[in-house]
Amino acid sequence: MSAVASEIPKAYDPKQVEEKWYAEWLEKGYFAANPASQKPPYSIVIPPPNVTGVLTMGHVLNNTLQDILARRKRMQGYVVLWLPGTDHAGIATQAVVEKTLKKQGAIRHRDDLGREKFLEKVWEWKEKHGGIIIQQLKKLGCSCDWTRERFTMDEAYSLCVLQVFVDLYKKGLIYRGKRMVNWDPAARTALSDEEVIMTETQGHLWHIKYPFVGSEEFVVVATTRPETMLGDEAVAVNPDDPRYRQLVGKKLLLPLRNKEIPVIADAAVDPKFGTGCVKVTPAHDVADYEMAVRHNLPFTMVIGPDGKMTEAAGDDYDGLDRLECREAVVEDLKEQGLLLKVEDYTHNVGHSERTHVPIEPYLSEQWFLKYPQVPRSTEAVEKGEIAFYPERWTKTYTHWMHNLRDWCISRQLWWGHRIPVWYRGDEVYCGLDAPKGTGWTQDPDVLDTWFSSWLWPFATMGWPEKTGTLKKFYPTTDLVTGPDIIFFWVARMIMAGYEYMDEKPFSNVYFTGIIRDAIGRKMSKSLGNSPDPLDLIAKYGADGLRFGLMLIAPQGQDILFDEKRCEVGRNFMNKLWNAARFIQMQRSQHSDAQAPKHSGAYSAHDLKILFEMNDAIVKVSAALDAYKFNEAAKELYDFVWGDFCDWYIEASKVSANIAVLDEVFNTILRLLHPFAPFITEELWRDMGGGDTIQFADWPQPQDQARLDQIGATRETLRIIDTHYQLVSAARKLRNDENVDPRTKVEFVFVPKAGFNFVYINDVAHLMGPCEVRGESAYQPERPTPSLVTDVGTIFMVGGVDVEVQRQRLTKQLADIDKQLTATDAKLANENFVAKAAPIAVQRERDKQQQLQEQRDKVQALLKALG
RNA sequence: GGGCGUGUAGUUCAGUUGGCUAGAACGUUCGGAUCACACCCGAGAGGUCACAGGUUCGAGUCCUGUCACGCCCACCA
Repeated sequence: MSAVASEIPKAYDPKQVEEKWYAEWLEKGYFAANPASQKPPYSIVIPPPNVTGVLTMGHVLNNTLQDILARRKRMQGYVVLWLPGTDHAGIATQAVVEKTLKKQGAIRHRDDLGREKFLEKVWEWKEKHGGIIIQQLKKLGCSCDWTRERFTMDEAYSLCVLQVFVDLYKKGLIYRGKRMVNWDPAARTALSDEEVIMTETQGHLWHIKYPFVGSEEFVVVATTRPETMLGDEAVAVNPDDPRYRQLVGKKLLLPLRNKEIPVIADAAVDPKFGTGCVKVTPAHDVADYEMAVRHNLPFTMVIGPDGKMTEAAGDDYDGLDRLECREAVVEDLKEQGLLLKVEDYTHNVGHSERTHVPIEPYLSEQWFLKYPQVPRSTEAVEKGEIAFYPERWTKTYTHWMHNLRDWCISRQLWWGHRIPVWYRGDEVYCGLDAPKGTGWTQDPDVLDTWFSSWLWPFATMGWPEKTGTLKKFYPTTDLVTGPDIIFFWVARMIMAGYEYMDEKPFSNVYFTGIIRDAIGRKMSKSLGNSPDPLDLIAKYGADGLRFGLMLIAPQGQDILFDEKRCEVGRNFMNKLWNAARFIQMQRSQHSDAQAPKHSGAYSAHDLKILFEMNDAIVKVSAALDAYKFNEAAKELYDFVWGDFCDWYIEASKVSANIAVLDEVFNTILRLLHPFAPFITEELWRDMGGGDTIQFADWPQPQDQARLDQIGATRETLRIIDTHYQLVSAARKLRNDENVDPRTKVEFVFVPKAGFNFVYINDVAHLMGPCEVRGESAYQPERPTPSLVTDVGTIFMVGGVDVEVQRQRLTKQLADIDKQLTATDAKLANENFVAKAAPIAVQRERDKQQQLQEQRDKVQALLKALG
């Protein structure tokens, strides 16, 4: 072993290089984007992870994609801004801190501390534990401009949020109103429609008797929520329902409450469902609420904001949890003989996205936003001014945009941007600062977290000043995010962008797939099926993890993740590492190597690899331009492992062309750098690439003149490929005949007419220890192991196992016959010959001829076996 | 109820405007410590392209229908 090779470890060890290079990149400020740069801008804003978050596989996917885009653009000569940051995540963060404090025994409920003290604790927690994910992103190699890290509750950012609120209020788009909202009784706050997840739930349909006042008669109502009957104010029937029409206006005695309620007629009732009679609970059901408004019914609130029954539910039920109350009500109805039947019933129940408890429709005073810029935002995507990848998500987007409902933006939380509105008696003031004078109290609510994140693309860049960063980098170029937040975030950013920048926030949106486990389940903490990416980085290296993931990340398809994928990535990095070791060894043996200048100086292998390299550059570039990351990764993998290592390096072992090895390897490093930043940086420096690889030029396809000059024409390559075919055939013969790999054998090639194995000596050593010669007129004296290929026949002279030979040839004959039958049939079909494209017909004819020739040869060999 | 997506080797996936013997990786079988790499090298086996029709000289690919799985949207109690 040479001196140089022994200095480089045999296996790639990511730990030795990752930390070192990341520290240097930061120190040199390579990721910092200079708005004064003359280079064209490329920008991307990170989807800000929750400040409480830790890195998940979803983040790894998402941020690797962004890093690939950013790093490639730097190499292509853009000034790149990848703007990072975190989101204050109202409900999630408040819940985490409250839980922590409870666990420490510090409090039983946040009320114990009060608003100010509690918020102090949240900030404390944020400073101490928040933003772990930022450190983790660095481990992954993300090239964010950390000097511009933002947080949605930064002072400047908060000011943007309030300014936008005040502005929309003044425009009349934000208003306050008492409405039915989605209430989360666990978090005790209102939610937007988007934060409610409909889940199929096994429930029951209870049929309950409602007797008429002073009569034995009764009607039957069916309900899925018997506990709400305590707040019933009517029973409704369809006005056209002949069964009940005459009952309208009569009085019923509400069971358990002994309260008189009327029978009303409303067209919203579907006579075909249940019994055709609907109990009306104005304060606890959206449809009932609307009916109550139409019929002027009172709103009796029997369930409180904590999900417990109120005094209005009656002494028997006051204070019970809504689900306990359901059981109690059912029990009591049964006792009184009012429960007629119970059916199993599957229906959709809304659950809180955060706390997972069933949502309670709840009547309360809330703030709403009428969305701005709706037509313009819809059109931008429909007309492709903002392009979605994959394109099909535009349908989802436009469907939502065409069915917008006002956004409930107030939350009954403490952690968040407090609504900038003050009250004094009947007076209402909205402004950035508290109004002058005494007696004003500020609205206690905060804003929905998304009401701050929808401003992310410009509020992070110094808005409202349209200078510097904002001027250079807005609108951003690409956005990479999950389709699960297309409404929450993407759509709203588009509207905010047009409203406040008069310009789209981004040009392209790439929607990633969702990472699932090996059997297709969504990864989640509770299932415990989500590997910790940091463990994976420790085991396989950041580059290995990134590359392994990229290989299996098809555009817009969910990804079934298996740790095995990381092995593939790690192995590939190791392969690359060892290719470098090989080149180093060669260099130490040929220190005076010069790049050949004339065509004659290039071997067949050189021409082949240069041609394939050109192909790889074209394909990788095209794939990345189309956001087809997995295609790019696959192309690189095949080129490096297959073309470069398996063939070119093997060929170089006999005669190495250092200049070509260097050229190809240098190109590989540059193509691979966006995917695997660490190892490529390490090898780039090792191999004498100079300063950091990050700003090295993205490889360009060779111009045709150069390829022609050195002789890398299609025809040359075809000839070289025939030689590679022969190598494979020779290897197969050795394998079939069980020849020991160290035993020297003799091969004779009999080329088909028109072929000439000019490079035979260049490929001989790839066939194992052997003597080779080409001989057109060769006739074996006795049965000799042989194989008929497209380009000629190959004989392995020496001992032979007649049976093995017979089996091989018989199988080959069967294969040929199968194809020949198909081809013959096609050509015998008059329609095919008459109607198919002439080139297709010609192809079949050529194939037929070739197969027939091969068949004759195989048959002759079989006959010779006797 | 409406919309979208997916069914190809044991597994995960490629498969361009219809046209060479439907490819790859992992796994598997056989052989191998050869001086870049055993995280490796060489050679093989393995497929009724979910199903049924249709268009076409020709369908994994286009059309219609069916089945299965997944996701999104929708206030029938």
